[in-house]
Amino acid sequence: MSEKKKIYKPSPISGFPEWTPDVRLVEQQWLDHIRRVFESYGYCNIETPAIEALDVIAAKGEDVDKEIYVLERLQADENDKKEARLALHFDQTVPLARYVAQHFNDLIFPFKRYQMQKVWRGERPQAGRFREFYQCDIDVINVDHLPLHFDAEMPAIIWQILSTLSGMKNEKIQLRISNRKILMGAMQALEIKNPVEVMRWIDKAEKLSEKQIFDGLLSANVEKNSIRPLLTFCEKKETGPQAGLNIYNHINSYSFCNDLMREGAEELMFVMDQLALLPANAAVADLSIVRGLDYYTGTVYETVFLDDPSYGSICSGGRYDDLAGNYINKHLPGVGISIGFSRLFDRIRQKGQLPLGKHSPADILVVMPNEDMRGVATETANILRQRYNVELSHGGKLKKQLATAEKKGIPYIWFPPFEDGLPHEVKNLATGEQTKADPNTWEASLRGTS
RNA sequence: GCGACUGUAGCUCAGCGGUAGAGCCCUCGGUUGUGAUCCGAGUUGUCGCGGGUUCGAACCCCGUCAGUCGCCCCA
Repeated sequence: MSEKKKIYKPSPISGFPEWTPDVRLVEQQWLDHIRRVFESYGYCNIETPAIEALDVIAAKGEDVDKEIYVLERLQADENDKKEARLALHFDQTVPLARYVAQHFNDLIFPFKRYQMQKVWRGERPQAGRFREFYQCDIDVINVDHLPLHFDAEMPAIIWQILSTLSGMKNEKIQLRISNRKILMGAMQALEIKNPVEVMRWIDKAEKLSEKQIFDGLLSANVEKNSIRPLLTFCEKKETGPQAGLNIYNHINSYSFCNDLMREGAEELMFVMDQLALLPANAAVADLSIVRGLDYYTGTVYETVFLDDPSYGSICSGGRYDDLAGNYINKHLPGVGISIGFSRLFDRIRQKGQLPLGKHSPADILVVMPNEDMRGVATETANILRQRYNVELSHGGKLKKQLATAEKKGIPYIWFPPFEDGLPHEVKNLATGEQTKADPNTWEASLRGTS
């Protein structure tokens, strides 16, 4: 009877973030905000299962294999071996490809969809790097041909979201844009035979010293005479209203400029021209942007905090020529971008910039002086609930009830009449002001509190 | 998967060989129907886990697990 209970001390699992209610409240507001902007552009939502057949996920490439979580029952029986192996999805692009292939005949093209779900990656967690995190993806897929203006719509949507999220007001972010055709063309012109390895080094240009990059490219067997031209070529960055034309001219001025490079340059110019209305430095044409994943074939995007680019990209994506070629015999080009929601959110949280304070979605706490009044209080709460989020107090001393509202950040206390014939009263906790009010008609001045 | 560092109360940490501490948080109280301030009282720990050295270990040694930060890779 008095035997000591075994306690399993709770501890967080690294890389799997969870928040207290006040933080979660803001996280949900962020997700709602992103959803609203996506929908304001006419994109529809889909949700795919957390898992896919392992074969589907692993089709992406060897490099990601080691990060994939597979799913199995603790006690599998022999029949399980007949089932396909399952794995938690690693991103939302691969599930999208499968989804589009599977529902091809029921979708309306260009298919414009957004998707906000958790994804899982078996990485070593670090600041801004999780093993379970939200991604907010938005993509357009079309059959055979996808107009280029979608490549410009993606960063425009992203800019609108990032510049209006709560807590982001003082953050300087930058969308960096390039087009893979440019670098691919340049590597062709310079007769570089292992483009993937070379792109990796170019991608690291910001983190490493010039010498490190030089040596890296040398070890990647790039012709010594080609390294310097390649690096100076990639260093080019252009922002502002003339960015498109300037970057085009830069590329075109090179003696080794070929058709593929020119094609990429024209596309990049088009995208930059469409973004000319954004504030200075919001978007930059940056030839060092290549992205790690190998399925991108045209426009590529990356987004960083200008004061801390090494934190990593908080929003990346690009154009791919053929999304679902592995699953269906159709040519389906697409372009898409993904907000690394958790990385972005956690950064703002760590910097203490989230508008925290509320631990409850309630606008009003209806209190009661004693249990005899619970009936009246319940009735009052129900009336107010038609227009507000209302918590009915659990009772106890009035003093405690007020303190509860204070702690939970509920802005208003509602006092039902304590005796027949007396009026209702409502108290604004921030100002301390208490006034008579009618629950049917009272208007809260909630602006700015949520 | 590799390397460096760190594990003491819910949180931030002090203690570094001799009875386990502080601040914050939390709980209760400061009369009858009103929070934030103030005052008073109180609770909170296998000192990550296992072994070793020692009369004695939170402290020293070994191992292990977990976490943080770099690398790889990426949102």
